[in-house]
Amino acid sequence: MPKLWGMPDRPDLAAMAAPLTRALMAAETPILREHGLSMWAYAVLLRLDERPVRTQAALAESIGADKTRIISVLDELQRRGLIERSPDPADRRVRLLSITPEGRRLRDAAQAGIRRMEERLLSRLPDDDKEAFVRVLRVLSALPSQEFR
Amino acid sequence: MPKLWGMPDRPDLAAMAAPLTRALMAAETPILREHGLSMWAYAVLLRLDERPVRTQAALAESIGADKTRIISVLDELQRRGLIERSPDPADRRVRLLSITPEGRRLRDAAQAGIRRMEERLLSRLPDDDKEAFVRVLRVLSALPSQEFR
DNA sequence: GCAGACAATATGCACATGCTTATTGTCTGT
DNA sequence: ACAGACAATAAGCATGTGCATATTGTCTGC
Repeated sequence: MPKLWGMPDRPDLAAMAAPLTRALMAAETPILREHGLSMWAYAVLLRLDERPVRTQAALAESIGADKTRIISVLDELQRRGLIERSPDPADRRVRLLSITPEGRRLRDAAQAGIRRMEERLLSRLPDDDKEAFVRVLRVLSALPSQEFR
Repeated sequence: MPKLWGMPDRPDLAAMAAPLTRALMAAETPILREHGLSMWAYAVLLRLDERPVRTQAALAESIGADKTRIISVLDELQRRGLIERSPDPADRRVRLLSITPEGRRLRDAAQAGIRRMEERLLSRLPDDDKEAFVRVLRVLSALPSQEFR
């Protein structure tokens, strides 16, 4: 009696998404290393490239990092002139965070390398599937976690 | 000069896949806990449900686990009668691993709960997108990691 | 029969992560 | 001016993971 009684014939989503994520991150890591970036540092540059952020806690939150552990990443990025971290004149407790032109250049270079890898990967798919996949991935990855229940 | 020069207008795949994976695993965890299963224990049951496995190292490998750390998971599953671990009569170094009927029942119950959560999630998508997404996810997650370069 | 290979197991190190607590400087409401 | 809140920072703890090593029992080729 092989699974005729309602078991959907596919692996669990997490059982597929997890190895894919692992493989993607493993493929990104060496590309980022060529640019001297850790995964977290890259995540920070990506986030700041969208728009400046007003507090480090907000930045950490928005990239899913720990606000205490991200400090050394910011120290390093600032030291290399890739981000700016200036005290808010209106509230000297908070640090205004923004990417520098140099940081933007590095981010672009790293992302271009990653895109080449990704497009090579996606090129094996039919165009329709590729587009649907990216579209759905965008939607699902942006859902707040309360929606997963 | 805002990104008119070829930068694809979407987040990196890993930047979408990682939060999705996290959210899916976070949603699975409480469901598995109701059945007294850890993520690794569930992965073992899933894998053994396909077909028996001849060595523990092969099992660990095939679910992406560490062969030394999986031992206690197998101990526990065996203790609960969910898997069988018998010495291979032909080579007493190796343990033949298989799921028991009891293990299959538990696996089915857990997976049914997970499927309900997943279908609730996917039900917000157009049918075409949903199918394409699952199809692509299957293909990409099954690719050997050498293909990611 | 013995050396070398191999499976399962135990153990330890290094490292990253999530979480908590404490300190310091700064702001805000009263 | 002062108490309480808050941001950044440092430091600690428990956990989990990848990686390496060592031991024991067993097999295989010579």
